[in-house]
Amino acid sequence: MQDAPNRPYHHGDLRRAVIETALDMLREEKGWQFTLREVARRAGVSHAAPYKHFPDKAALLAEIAMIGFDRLRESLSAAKSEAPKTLRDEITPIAGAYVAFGTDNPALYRLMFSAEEGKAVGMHLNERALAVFDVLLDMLRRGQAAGSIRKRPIEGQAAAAWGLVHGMTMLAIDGLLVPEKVGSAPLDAALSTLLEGLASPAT
Amino acid sequence: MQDAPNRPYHHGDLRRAVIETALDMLREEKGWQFTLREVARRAGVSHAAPYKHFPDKAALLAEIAMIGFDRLRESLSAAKSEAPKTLRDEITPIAGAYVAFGTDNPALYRLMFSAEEGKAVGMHLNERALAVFDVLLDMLRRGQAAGSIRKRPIEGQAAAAWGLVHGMTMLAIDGLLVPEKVGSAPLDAALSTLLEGLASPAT
DNA sequence: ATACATTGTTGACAGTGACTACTTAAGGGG
DNA sequence: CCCCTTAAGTAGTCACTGTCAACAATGTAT
Repeated sequence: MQDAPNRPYHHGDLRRAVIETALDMLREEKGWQFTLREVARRAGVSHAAPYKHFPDKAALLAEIAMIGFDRLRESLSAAKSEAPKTLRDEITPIAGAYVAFGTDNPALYRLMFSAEEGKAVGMHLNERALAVFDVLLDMLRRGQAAGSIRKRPIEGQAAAAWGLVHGMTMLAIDGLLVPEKVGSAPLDAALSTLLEGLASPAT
Repeated sequence: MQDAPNRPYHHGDLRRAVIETALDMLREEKGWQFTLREVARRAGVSHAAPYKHFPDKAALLAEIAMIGFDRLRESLSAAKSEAPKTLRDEITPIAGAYVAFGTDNPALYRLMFSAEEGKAVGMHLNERALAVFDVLLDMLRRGQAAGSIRKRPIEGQAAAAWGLVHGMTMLAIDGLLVPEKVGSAPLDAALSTLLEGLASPAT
């Protein structure tokens, strides 16, 4: 991210550089106290330069959160297996990818779900979040079409799945899934329970 | 919370007053940007007075989070029905109380799960959180003893239940459970799925 | 009563987000 | 070639925050 030695007066692509720097910072510190001035400092520009590209701090955070949701969605899509034999084979990798994304990027994941939902920008953010939800929804819809999932309204079952992986991710980030309380592989165990709940009784 | 007109120099019970005021503020604003100075202001005391009772802001927040966990545990205990006929009758009110606590006190609930887990005080905090978990654990243990819950390691199933209600609570707080995406009663639907997963196959 | 410990107050400091006025670089038309 | 417009960055200000040190008021033990 360091520029050429004689950096021109105009950065050229400061907007992207600011976002990149912010993402780096999010990746490093898990506690994400994120000062706009330090972003500017690390990007090598003055503390007011980002204001030429973002109206305020919240706008930058919202942008980053959106990028986070996009990446999460990509992770999930990439984790889809092509020819799943069982429902478990289909769901496990996606759920694993979801939780892994959260535990690998704890500060980013926290940020994604801590933006104010009242603001207008929150609408766009929610769009991205619901796009992630759509991946789950599609998966379950296919499973239901194939007969491996209960014939119940799919939205409710998807909500259960999302709630479960979201909750497990948050608990993992907070270090609350301690083995002596919750078993050695809580995610696997929780997934087993979820799978039983989703699977159609005939199976 | 207003004192007698000629308030004495020494407040008398400032520690409790500060906590009470902070809880009030948490209840009001959902965005919880929580300034120590405003707590002092609203408690009618100078801006540095709280430092005689708390080493720093984080300590106050940790204390409040612990109180939050205690109250959550009490809510769950109070929601236990005495003679549940079915597993559903046992689980539904507790899960409902859990989510209701979160949506009724969004700022407090967020705070409870956003404390740094690395600190020493985090240990005590986790203790309280795991005490909440114990309520769920006990409930499922009773269900398993009665035969209505699958004979699987109980910790994993409790993790699933906790993850699910925690996740649903967070999503609800963030306004992500929009009806057109997720159905009209996502919690009920998710609980149904969870119940199928917990229930022993014989039933 | 006098010394001490506790509790609260005042004032200061560095750091922050937000904003404004100023300066510099780059490009285009005549 | 020069001037002018405009985007990009800079410096400096303002109100506010968390924290700390010095000081004042109160209660308590000797």
